[in-house]
Amino acid sequence: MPELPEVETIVRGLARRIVGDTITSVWIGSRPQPLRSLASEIVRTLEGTRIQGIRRAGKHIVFELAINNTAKATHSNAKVKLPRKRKQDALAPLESSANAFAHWVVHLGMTGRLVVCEPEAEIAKHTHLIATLASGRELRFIDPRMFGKLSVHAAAFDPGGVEPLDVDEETFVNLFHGRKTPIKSALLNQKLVRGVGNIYADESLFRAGIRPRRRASTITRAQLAKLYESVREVLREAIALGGSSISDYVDADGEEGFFQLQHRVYGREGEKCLVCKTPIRRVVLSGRSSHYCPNCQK
DNA sequence: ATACCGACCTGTCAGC
DNA sequence: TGCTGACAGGTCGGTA
Repeated sequence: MPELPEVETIVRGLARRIVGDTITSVWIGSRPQPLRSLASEIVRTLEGTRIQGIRRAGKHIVFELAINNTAKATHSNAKVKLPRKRKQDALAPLESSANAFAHWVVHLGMTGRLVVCEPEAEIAKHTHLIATLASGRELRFIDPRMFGKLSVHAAAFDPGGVEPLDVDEETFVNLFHGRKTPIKSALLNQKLVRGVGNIYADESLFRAGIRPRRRASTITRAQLAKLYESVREVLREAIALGGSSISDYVDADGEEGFFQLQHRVYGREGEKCLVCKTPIRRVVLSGRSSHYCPNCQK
């Protein structure tokens, strides 16, 4: 579901609402699919920490948690608990340092949502984690398809790839040098550029006038420079509009984004190109729908 | 290395 | 109304 602009919108919403709050207890559901760390480890890491910051790394949401001994919950309503001995052993290295931080990383997959709500709010189907906050509110992770991922890390989290909005043109252009893969596949490769997904790849390629199937190695430097600008322009515009809402995607405040109104090719198969009136074509490229104008894109 | 495919899951919607 | 199949914003692992 969410690509970079949606995740950025969600992160800003969350940061505004819960930075500075403390996680007092954590409940985790019985479905293990979204968990990339042990449930017990997630509970143990989150409980008692203060949310120092929330940032985005590609499509990942990273919670920076300050470990605060005095606020450590004396008990929790978590379903999963570790034996006392192991719990103490595992905590020792983190608590021994003066400024201990942990990182909670959330990837929303296709249908994941993070919502902040009052505890009496109805618990949605497919709720996999509930973090109770010292302010009295709850942070909940909901994900019907369970493609989302939750993990905790003691060290700084680095998903690889470059941030398209931070990288310079030279570095961006060089990422594609000599690659025979279709340019769209390269754009979707999170180890190269992080944060670009199916919608924004199609929209960026349209603005740059490049067909999704073009081999990256056959694209001129000038065209790649154009693509660099297109990717950044599309992402910035989408962030400014709060992301693309298709079906049920909403940000942390429950507000919809509006970038879907700006889509020029995505989801417009058969409709006229806004530039030249040629019908937009849809093809399947490595299993993903790809939309382009056969006249404007070469 | 790279490309293609199915798998992972549930929900929705169009068509019959 | 209800069934079936296609499709969905993301990744991962296997295979050729």
